Amino acid sequence: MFIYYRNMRTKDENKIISIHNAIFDLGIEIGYQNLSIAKIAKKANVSPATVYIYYKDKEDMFSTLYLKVKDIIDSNLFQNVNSEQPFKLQLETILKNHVQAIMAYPKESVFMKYINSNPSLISKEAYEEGMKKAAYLYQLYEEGVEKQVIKNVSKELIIAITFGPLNHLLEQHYYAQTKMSEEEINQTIEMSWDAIKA
Amino acid sequence: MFIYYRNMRTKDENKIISIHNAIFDLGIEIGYQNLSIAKIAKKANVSPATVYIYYKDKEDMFSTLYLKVKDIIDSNLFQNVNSEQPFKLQLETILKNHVQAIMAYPKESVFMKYINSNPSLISKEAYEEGMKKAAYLYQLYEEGVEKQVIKNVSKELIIAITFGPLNHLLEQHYYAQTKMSEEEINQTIEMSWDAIKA
Amino acid sequence: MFIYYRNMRTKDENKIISIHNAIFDLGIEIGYQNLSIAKIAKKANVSPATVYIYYKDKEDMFSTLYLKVKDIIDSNLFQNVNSEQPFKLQLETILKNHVQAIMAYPKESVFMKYINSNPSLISKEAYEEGMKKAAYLYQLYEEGVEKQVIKNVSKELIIAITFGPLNHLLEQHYYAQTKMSEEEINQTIEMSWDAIKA
Amino acid sequence: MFIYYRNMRTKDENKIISIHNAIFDLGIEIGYQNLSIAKIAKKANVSPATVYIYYKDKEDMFSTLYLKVKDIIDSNLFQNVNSEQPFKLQLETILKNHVQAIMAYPKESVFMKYINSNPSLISKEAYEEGMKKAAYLYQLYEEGVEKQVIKNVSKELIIAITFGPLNHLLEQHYYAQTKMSEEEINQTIEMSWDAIKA
DNA sequence: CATGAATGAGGTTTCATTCAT
DNA sequence: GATGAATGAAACCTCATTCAT
Repeated sequence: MFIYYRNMRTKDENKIISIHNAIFDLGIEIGYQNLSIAKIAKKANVSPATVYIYYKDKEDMFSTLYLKVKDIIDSNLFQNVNSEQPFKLQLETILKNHVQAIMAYPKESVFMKYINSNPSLISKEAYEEGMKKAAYLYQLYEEGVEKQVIKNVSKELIIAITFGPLNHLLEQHYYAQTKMSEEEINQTIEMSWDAIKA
Repeated sequence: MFIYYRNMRTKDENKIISIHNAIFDLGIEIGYQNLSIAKIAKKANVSPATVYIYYKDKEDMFSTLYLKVKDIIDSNLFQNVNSEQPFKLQLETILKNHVQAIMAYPKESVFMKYINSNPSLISKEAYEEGMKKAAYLYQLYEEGVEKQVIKNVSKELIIAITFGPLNHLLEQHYYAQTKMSEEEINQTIEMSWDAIKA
Repeated sequence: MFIYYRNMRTKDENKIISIHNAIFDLGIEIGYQNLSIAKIAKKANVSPATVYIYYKDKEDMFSTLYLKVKDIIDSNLFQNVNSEQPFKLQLETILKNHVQAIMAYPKESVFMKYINSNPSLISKEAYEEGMKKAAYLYQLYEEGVEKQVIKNVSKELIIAITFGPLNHLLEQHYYAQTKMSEEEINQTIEMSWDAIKA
Repeated sequence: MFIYYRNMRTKDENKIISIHNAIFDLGIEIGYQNLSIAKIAKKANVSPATVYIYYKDKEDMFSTLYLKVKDIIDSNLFQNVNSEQPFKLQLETILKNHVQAIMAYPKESVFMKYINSNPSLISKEAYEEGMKKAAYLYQLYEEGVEKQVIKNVSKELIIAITFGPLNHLLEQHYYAQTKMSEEEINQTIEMSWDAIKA
């Protein structure tokens, strides 16, 4: 009566994790366009109906997973970064943290990229929530502009030119099943820096 | 018997154009994820069966249209560019031609971008064929590297850092229904140049 | 080229009639609550998808069929009725025409009654359109009230007290598989008349 | 161990009442066609599984509730009625009691009417049990016929012509959220009486 | 007693594609 | 070439019910 031999939470988590992994793996195997609840459920060894216990619908499923993935990938984005450091060092650290995370969670990254390219698959709320993760980045860039360390251009442009090329290369390496070298990373970051520095 | 002396090709072309426009418009209206042959046919005022006269299947339809769009958008990419000009001028002209084309064919660009993000929607052959359009670019970059005008990094990286940020901004402007200013364009190109110049 | 050995219209009508009959028969066999598109299609020997060629959705299917049934059953409602006749004769004729129709189309009547009891199954428009069929009835009642031939009560009440009991009995006879006798009909009509006459 | 000394029956009753109210309210809110155990349970703040503690299945749930509702609504049907009174007075009192009950229990009445229109939702036994509530009515009508106070027609017809119009109007008033006036009630009863009196 | 989790079966609807004309 | 009709397969989702705790 007082002892739960198996507790319900555990069961939940297992099923949820199964579903998440099924999405990551199937998405890569057959293409995210071709995912369906039935296929995901089958891969996860649960009934399609079970999916609807955890998620209201497909959009909710993708939204929730998207935020979870963003959390994972962005969780260490600002590790070893503090506002006392010079701008360039901060940026470098952030970008390297990002590369680290993408390489540590390749499947999750592919999923994230797919959603980023097809944002209509998740709810507006989730999308906006996801944007918030980078709040400090915006602040950092603003300061950089103010202090005339970097060029006075829109934050979007700066993000595009700092994260864009790195992500592009990371993706290519993922599909080629090769590993991005330290040198390549440094080179790319250096280029981004050259692009934005005042 | 009723014989149409009017050129049959004409009729064909009209139907094809209807179908293409239906795809562009519907893709934007209801999202490319939600396109179906039936919806496209309805919007184009043709029968679903008619679509299969022109295309073997959905993949063939997207593939063909993708190549057509790439042709349109890339057709003037090298206008006013010749190999005698200094590298930077050539690059500038190419990027400006690109911006011009994207702004001249916004709907086509959205479609192209959607396919680029979801390449499994078209055939491998079509995808690779599409890549060839930029052959001269590769050559130009190689020369630039050789002559030590630009940094010695992979072509992919250079493409990512030159076209990437521009495309990103162009897309944002499209959805915001605003127009990218001459200044913004120049600024972005300048940044790309700063990034890659030796 | 000019001769259609089998024309499409025919095919259509056959399928539609199959579907309608499937609804009438299945509704009685397994209960209208338990109808599903799949079951209806199976009974009609068509694919579920075929149903959606003829009807937008389930509601549209029921709405269309409801109006068709109302048309059939009400088509002769005013046969042999003309405004010169005394009120009571007109009413009598109308009610007898109604009884005739219900007995001639028992399955259709059961369907109509089911929809009347569950109007949320059809569209508002169809429901209102169905109400119009009885327009002359309202006019007749109004005249009857004006000329003080019948009591000055609401039209709804008069309809309820004239058609209600007849319908009730007709239904009972249908389920008992008995036939309402001439005498019973006359008796019931006489009672309704006693109820409403001034 | 934790023993609840508080009467278990109490807890039960609360849950049952919650379930019943959930049915009444949801039936009106979303339509009785669209009720499901899950929705009812949610509205009642109980688990779907709990419903199956109290009822064998959905049919049993509806059957039980139907009989309960019939009990409530018919409980005072014969209040102030005794067999010594003249027939018309008895009938009048019964009908007024009925109107009273319907107006006092509008939600329950809607449920009852829904089941009456769709009797296949409850068990045969429950339906027949429900019919018995009006036993005295049958007896009264029989006596009325015998004593030649009312016309010699079937009991069903008499019930249809006495209760039918009243119920029809009561329903209309319920959906129009208006209140049936004393006068309207009397008028309607008078009409019924005119219909059946010998 | 009470429950949240779980599910097979089945609901409505749309899909890409083919058929018959 | 062109079409509306037709369909098996599959999409998303909900159902009534049972299981494990």
